[in-house]
Amino acid sequence: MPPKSRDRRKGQNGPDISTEEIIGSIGFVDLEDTSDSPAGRMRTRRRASARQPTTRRAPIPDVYQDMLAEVLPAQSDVFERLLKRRKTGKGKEVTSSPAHSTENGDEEVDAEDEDVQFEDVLDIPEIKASRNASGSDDDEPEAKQQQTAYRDSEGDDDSAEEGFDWDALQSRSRFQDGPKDLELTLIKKTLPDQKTLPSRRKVTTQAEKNLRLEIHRMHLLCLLAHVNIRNSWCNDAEVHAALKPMISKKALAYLRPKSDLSQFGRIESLKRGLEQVGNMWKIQYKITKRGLRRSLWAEDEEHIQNYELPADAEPATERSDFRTAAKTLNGSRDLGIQLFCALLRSAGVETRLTCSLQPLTFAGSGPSMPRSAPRVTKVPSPESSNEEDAIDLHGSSSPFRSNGGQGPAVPIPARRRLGHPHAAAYHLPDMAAPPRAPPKPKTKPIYESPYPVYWVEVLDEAHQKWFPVDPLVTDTMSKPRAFEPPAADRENNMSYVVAFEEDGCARDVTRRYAKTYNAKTRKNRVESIKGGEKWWRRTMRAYSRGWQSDLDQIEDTELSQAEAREPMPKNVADFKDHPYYALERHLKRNEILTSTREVGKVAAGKDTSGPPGRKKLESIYRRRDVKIAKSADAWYRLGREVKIGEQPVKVVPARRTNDEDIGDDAEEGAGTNLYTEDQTALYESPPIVNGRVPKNSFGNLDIYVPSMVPKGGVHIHYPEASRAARLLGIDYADALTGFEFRGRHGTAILKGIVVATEYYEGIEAVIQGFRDEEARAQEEMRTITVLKFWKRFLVSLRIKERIDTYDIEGEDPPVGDLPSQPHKDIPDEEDEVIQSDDSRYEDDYGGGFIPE
DNA sequence: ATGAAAGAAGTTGCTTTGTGTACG
DNA sequence: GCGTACACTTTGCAACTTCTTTCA
Repeated sequence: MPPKSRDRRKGQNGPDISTEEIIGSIGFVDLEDTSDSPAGRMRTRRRASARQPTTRRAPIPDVYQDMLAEVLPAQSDVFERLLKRRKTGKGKEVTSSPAHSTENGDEEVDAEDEDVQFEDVLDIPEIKASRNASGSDDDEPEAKQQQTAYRDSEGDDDSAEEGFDWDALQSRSRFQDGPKDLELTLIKKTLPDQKTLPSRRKVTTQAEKNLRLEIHRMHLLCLLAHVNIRNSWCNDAEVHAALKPMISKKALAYLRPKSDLSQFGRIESLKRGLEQVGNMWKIQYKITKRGLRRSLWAEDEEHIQNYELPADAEPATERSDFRTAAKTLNGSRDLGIQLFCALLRSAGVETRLTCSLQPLTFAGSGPSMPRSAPRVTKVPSPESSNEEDAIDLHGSSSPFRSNGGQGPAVPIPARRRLGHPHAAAYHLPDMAAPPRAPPKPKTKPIYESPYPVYWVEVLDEAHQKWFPVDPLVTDTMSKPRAFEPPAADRENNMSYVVAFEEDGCARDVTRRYAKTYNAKTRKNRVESIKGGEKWWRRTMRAYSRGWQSDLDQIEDTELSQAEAREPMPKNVADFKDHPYYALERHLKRNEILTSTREVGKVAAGKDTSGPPGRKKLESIYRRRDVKIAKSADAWYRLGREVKIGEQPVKVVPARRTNDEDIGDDAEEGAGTNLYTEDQTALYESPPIVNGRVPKNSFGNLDIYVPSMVPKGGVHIHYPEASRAARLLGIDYADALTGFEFRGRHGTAILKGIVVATEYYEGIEAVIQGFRDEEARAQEEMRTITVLKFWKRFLVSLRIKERIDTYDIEGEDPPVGDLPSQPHKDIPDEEDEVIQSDDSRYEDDYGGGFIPE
């Protein structure tokens, strides 16, 4: 297993530092320069880079030199590139010498003295530590482990003192449970640098990606179940009874337009009714709690360990709470919409509870929760935050205090730059905040996204269409475009919008609301992953009504049209993985355009040839014209053969298979020819004639796919088949089904044999014979084993019997406490005693039953 | 503010038919 | 000397992806 990037430092330190290289370097430094002074280290490093060029050329001056040389390039390399990267860092000039920076690495932490330049170097022990802790070096070569061990004994202490690295601490805390006593001190110091920290490149391993995908799916299922439950509550009779009286008679009349009205009249009436009810609801319902919001990944353990729901989060409710809320009319805006849905349903309006699910993303990119700040003060106690005495969100200690209260339309919490409002549950140490006027009670601006998570869809029966209604957040009706938050909204992200109908059926209506479904939204959905479409279809099937109603069909058409109306992306990036469009620049090595008919142009970058400032235009093609091309060899491995006379559709530079000499390579020049599937036909291997199986030069037969079995032949998969064929003297070929790549070489995987069809039964019979024989042998073995046990048992009984007859002075001889004959019921303890020493009676023919 | 380009670093995929030694 | 079992082998390159920085 190659060293996993998880444990490497990333981003700012960028260069390709393998742990072994680093540890090796340090090991070397320590070995040679025992003074261990920073200056000494530097000298060593310079020497290292100076020597670097010679390392490759010198054949073998002596072994030791060679070993050194191997270590040194990496070291100098690390250092050189480090400096290069640093230069581009945020305002941190590389001014001080490395030697200087190591000097101030001691326990006294001073933010001013902190030399970021050396962060990476100082990270080194951390890398090692985390690797050790995570056990990822299990399969490291021994030499490397030795170096690690050396480092452990020599330099761990001073490495800890060498400097302080927030990142390193993070990684340490993640991977090992060692002491973290320095953390609190450090955090204070590094707080001003918080902004630079999240920019560190984070890398997810494949396993982590898979895990994220799994969690994404699981989260989706949970959210669907959640909405499903809420939707069923919206049908609650008790809730209906509580809410229905709130609708005025007039509004009720509007909501139920008479069927003799014109199509237009009916929809107008419905809308007017909704408007009235919506206005009423807006006034009556109080938003006192926080609703659902976008889920973000926690970057560090701290978050998970210290996580607490914000004080104003809506507690998990039950149906009884829902009924109560229908009377008290306050709670989160989500609950408000759910009750609004119930209200409309109570009035007989066909209403869907619609939710924009906010699952954890599976994509590697995207915002995540910020690193947690230390918790110094306690969060406001929950009892202070009941509905009447709502938490003080304006107080100086409030995490929700906005920038002086005069921020933009969207109030940004003061600590916004520190990240997600989840972090708002954590209180920064109060850094000499000026005393403020006593907080005004009863004002509770909960910062939430200006876009809703829940809204309703109402059926326009006249047009057989669903339209969105949201009285609480956007205060809109029939404006589907008003619901999608911008990509920068950390609180709300639209990726799946699901609408639940009264009967519990749900439909995915994302395309009605997402403006760039294909270009952007889809990339956040499970459908963009292989097999994801099927998964989502299956998931939603659980909420389908089993058949397509007319209304469903109309809606499907509408959604497809909405998707089709989606304009072409305006930027190059959105064309990547677009389901309908493709750019030539994004074609993979083995992809080709079967038609060069362009469907548009996109401006991309500058046109260097034309006048300055003009954009270059790039052709857009249809995705369906993009085909996969493969080499003749690759097709052969799929059981296909390039048809005679076909010309390659593309030629790609050939890969160098092994270290051929350069000259040979240069004259070669030619690339690999690629063909599309249309240019190939099913491969037919030479038929079997007179029982003779054709073989390749290795004496076997390629059976990558079943269709490659030659005519007149059969592939027998049993592993004993070749032995059977040999026994029968039948001509056969081992079936090569693939390769296994272990180590340097691929090893052929042979599975079964290919023989002429007429021998199939014969081979089967012989194999059956083998199996019978095998079974018989096993049975015999078993019999022998059992008899052995019997023998041992009987011998033991005899011994016991004899011992029991011994007269012991002062004791009455035991009378008749032993069966004189072996008994069928074997006492357990006897058995144990005997088995405790297997070999003792092995060759004792003292009596009993001896097999054969 | 946004997106393109460039560059860097990390990941993925292709590779495609063993070898040496001990022991019976 | 031969056959068999078993331990050891655990690439390296290029394409591709992702992220950062810079610039317009």
